[in-house]
Amino acid sequence: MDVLADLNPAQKEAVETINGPVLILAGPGSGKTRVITHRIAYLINVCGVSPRRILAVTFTNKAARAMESRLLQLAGESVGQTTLGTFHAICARFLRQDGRAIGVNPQFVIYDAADQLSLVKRTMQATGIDPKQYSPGAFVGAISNAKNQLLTPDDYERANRSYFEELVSRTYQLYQRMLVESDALDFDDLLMKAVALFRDHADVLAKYQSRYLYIMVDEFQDTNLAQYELVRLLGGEHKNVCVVGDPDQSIYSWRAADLRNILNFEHDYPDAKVVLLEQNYRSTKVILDAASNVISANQERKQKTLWTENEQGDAVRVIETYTEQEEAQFVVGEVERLVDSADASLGDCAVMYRTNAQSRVVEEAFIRYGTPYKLVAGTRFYERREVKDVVAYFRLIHNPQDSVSLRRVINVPGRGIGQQTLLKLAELAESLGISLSDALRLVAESRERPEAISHPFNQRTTRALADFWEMIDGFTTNARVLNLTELFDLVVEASGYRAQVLGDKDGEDRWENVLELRGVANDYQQLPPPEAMTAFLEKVALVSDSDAYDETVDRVTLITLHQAKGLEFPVVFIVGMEERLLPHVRSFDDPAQMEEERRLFYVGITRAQKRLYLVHSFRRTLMGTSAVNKPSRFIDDIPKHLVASPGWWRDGTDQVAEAVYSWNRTPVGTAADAIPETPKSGKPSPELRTGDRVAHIQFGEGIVVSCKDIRDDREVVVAFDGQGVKRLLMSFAHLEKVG
DNA sequence: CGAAAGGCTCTTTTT
DNA sequence: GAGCCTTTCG
Repeated sequence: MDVLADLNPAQKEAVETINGPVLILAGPGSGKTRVITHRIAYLINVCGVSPRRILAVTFTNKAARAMESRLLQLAGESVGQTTLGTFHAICARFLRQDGRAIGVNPQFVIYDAADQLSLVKRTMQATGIDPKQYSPGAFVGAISNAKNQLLTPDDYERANRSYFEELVSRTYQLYQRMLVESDALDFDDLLMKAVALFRDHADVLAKYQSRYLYIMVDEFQDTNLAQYELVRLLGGEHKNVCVVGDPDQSIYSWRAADLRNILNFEHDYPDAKVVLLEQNYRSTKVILDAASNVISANQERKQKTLWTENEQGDAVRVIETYTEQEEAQFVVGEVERLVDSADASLGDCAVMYRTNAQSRVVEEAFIRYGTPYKLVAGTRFYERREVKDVVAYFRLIHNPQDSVSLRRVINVPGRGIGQQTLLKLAELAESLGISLSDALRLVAESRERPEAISHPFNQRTTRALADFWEMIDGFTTNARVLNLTELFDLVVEASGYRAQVLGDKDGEDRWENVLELRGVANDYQQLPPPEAMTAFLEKVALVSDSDAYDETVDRVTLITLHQAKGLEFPVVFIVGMEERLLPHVRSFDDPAQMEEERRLFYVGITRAQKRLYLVHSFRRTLMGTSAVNKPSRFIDDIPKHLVASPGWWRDGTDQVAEAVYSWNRTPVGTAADAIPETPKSGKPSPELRTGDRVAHIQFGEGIVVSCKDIRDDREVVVAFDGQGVKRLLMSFAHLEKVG
């Protein structure tokens, strides 16, 4: 297979330049993935580089898998030896291999976001910081940021400049000590410790440097300092570092991604070859043009000019609905229409939104209409309570020092070990300078040899603690001889967890999830027990739900804008195109964050191949309260000639309703234009009360069901004769009182 | 100690 | 509207 065939000149150059640093700036749909895979295949097939000498880093596990399967076709079986994965997965591997050198126990467990939060909370309490006064989430964020900037607790302490940072600093110190005590690494530690390993141990670094002669990093715009440093260190000798990215698609600054990594690459690698991939093979001219106009409103960016030979295509459709339910209804209706007219298949369509919370309403509409869909990571599987509970048992068996897991399951199901007991146990551990599990073990042993330790527990509590400890101890013994599935069954049975779950009224569903987890464990049962356990726990920690996404199934995709990066669909609906949602409120006071919101929108637009719908709702319930939202300012960045004549949509009748949406509304920024100017009624509305009979231009006569004041308007619910119940706003609806 | 109920605060995005 | 935490009562 000729790996250079069918590549355009820029792509070819990117593939053929194998020595020295290369920066590939790849616009959306420019064949980036092709370039990366073909480059690796070129290294192997043409240059005769051994696949083991190649390190390829992707942003998600899914991207890694996709790359692997393409490589399999291009270069054959041998690519199995290439190191391919996310930064986190690769670092975990390095650390299990060589982490001992910096005091990392190779058996370490990986703490995910939830574990991290619970440990930070506990640490804050121990430090005397009121978690109600300071948000633990903010502390987690600050600590995580520090780690991604490679600041140790001591570094952070030296650098801190505010009272808040002082508090964080104290928390960070203790938090890190507790991680060490638990033989646990959090996500950020995986990166940070790997860097520390390479910095402090030249021999270890040299080993990896000489193994990996060619390094490739995808989505480079989303790397943080720790990741950047890792690449710099590994490629330090040969500088055969090829990074691929698009600054305009940088959407992870909140995860400490630093755009400077890509913007300054040429500065740090002065002889870097820069390749621009500007030809787009994905979208119509209209869509690409809309995208270009949107992104060029950003100030902080490297100019690049995208072009395409694709057809002009349909205009972008901007739709306003009345509520988020109607928004969802519109989307389902439109999907059905496209499918019926054979313009698209279900699998061609994707619905994208800013926040996961928005998915629920959309999902409900798809259920109601019986339209098949796939939801990418709603409530994440590995974050479900029952899954985390069972995983915690496994982590504890694997690593008894894991205090977060210990606390999680010590009283699940209930064993009479409540908060007081746990508190006393923690105090005991503290006073003896030992870990929680060691304290537990000593208490358990005191049943046999009371002289071994003095503790404050009565007989009943001692017994409960000892029973628990002995149970875990028994599991640990069994873990050496049973395969993973057998162990799984033993654990859920003997711990009483199965009985507890199934005893619950909604326990069936939760048990289903436990069984699904059993299925995951089952994948590893042919491995020898210790390895199976490690592999299983690693998978559970590092694999996210979007990795399970199956693109081959012919269903509509429901997905967040973030998760949509890297995907493409013939038909894209972006819903919730409103101020406060996209751009999200939290970015309002920060221009840099606002630009990131715009990039997020840009990512969404450029997923579309043929048709793009931008849908916004007049009213929307956010966080339990309904409010009127203005259409997103980003819509204004799309030139009018690219947009189909806009309209309202309502109630599945697919008719433009009574009010015509005004495209030429006044610029955003004033409160008054929350409501479009054009249809606002000049004359005062009639006073209406429940029970009044009213007439409406389109719906005919009906009876007022309820009235409610909203802002400076009045919302009226009317049951129209033979037309159903409609919710209308007085200032729009032109209702006449009759009779 | 535990179950149930009520009250509270928020939710952006993810390895 | 949901999850989390606290309170209350048995």
